Amino acid sequence: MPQNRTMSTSLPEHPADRLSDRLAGLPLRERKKLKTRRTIQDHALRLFGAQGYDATTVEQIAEAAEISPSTFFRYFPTKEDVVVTDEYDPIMADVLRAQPPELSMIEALRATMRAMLPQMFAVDQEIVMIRIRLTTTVPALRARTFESLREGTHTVLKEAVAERTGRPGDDLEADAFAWAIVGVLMSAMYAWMDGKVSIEEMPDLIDHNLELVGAGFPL
Amino acid sequence: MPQNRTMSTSLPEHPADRLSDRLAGLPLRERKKLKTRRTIQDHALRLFGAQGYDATTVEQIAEAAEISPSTFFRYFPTKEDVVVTDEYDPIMADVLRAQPPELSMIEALRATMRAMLPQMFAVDQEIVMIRIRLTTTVPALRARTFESLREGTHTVLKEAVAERTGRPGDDLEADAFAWAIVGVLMSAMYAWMDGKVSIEEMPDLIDHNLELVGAGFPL
DNA sequence: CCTTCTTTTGAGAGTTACTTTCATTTTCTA
DNA sequence: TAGAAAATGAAAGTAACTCTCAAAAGAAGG
Repeated sequence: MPQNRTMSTSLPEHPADRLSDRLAGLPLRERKKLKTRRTIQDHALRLFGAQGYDATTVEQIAEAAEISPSTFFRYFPTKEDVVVTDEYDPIMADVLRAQPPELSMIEALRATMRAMLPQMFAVDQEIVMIRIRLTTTVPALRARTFESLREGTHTVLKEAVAERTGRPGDDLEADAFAWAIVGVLMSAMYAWMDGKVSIEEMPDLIDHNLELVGAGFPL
Repeated sequence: MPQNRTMSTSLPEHPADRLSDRLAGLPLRERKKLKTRRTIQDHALRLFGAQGYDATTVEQIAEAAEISPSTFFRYFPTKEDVVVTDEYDPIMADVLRAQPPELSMIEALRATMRAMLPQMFAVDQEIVMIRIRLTTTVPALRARTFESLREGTHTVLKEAVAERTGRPGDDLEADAFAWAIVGVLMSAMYAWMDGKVSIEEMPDLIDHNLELVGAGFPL
């Protein structure tokens, strides 16, 4: 049962601040909610990493985070959401939009990825790695990840692409293109999971495959 | 709740023969098992179509198919599998391998799709349409569909592509390419679900997008 | 036809992810 | 500091699975 494989980790017992932290200046209530959310997520990922996903019950997570199971489901509609929810899509959109307009679509995307990925892997490394491992390993999460790529990454990409190429937001070609990009990302994630590349090589692999897309896959 | 939207249908109460039927010459026991499997699937899809996916319980399906719930789970590991399981991937692989070797990869794929899709929509039409509607509409099934595309379509495509281009089975470029193709299929399915194309236009849309892939997405 | 072995099935009990409802506590506002 | 609004917890309920074991049905041999 690969989904219960135990993973060595050293997540802090208490939640540290994360990359895209914007706690400043929020109403107290909101700040507290964000904190609770983080606490739940951190404890959950730690437990998943230590005991496996299936072997960890929501009750255990709730206990560790010192909340009730009811509250857990108020913050995360499903157990899966704790793993697949991240905050990177809007950042990617921003970075993509900030690329100089003279770049071709593919070039802009390559520049975006080159700017983001090393950052990502550096800052929240522990969490990112647990997440990738879980989402490529546990069947339920694999499925769920796709759906989150569709709702998040694909949607955001499609919009940015349409915008940049002066097309309507529901343009079918932009849509297909965005899917191809998502495909490249998937391919890289699974290449890593299958041990074909190391984490450090992932940005290069992604860059290479984006180039391939732009070249029409001359196989 | 879109997942519970009722759909008009006229599936026969009792299972008819399907496209890829290979019941002939099998041991009696095997034949009976296949029949039971079909019966379950047909009753399930009919009920899903009539009452909605979430509103239909496994117990109801079991009752309609005149088996016990235990038996249901023996044939389909999850309720989702009843919907996402199909037999088209190996057929696609065969058709693709049968394409003349002088065609480029993309051309071979386009020819394959042009040969298969109209067939598919014609023969099992009712079932195919219920299936597409469910898999693009019900969140749980959306996620599950991706996973089945990964296990099935993507894997089969990747192998056929590697084979045709004389690469190893685990070639990373073939892998990325196969993902791009899957992306095109996804794009078409959702375009239909969003009402942007009719069922009849889908083959053309897919063909067009495959052409785009081959051209490197000149957006 | 009867016996024996194997496979398939059903019944029942148990786990867990989620849902819903309602009373209680906590935070915000006046 | 009182009262409104929002967040929480407790508890009961549903349904998708899992496991175990005994009964029934098909296969094979005499």
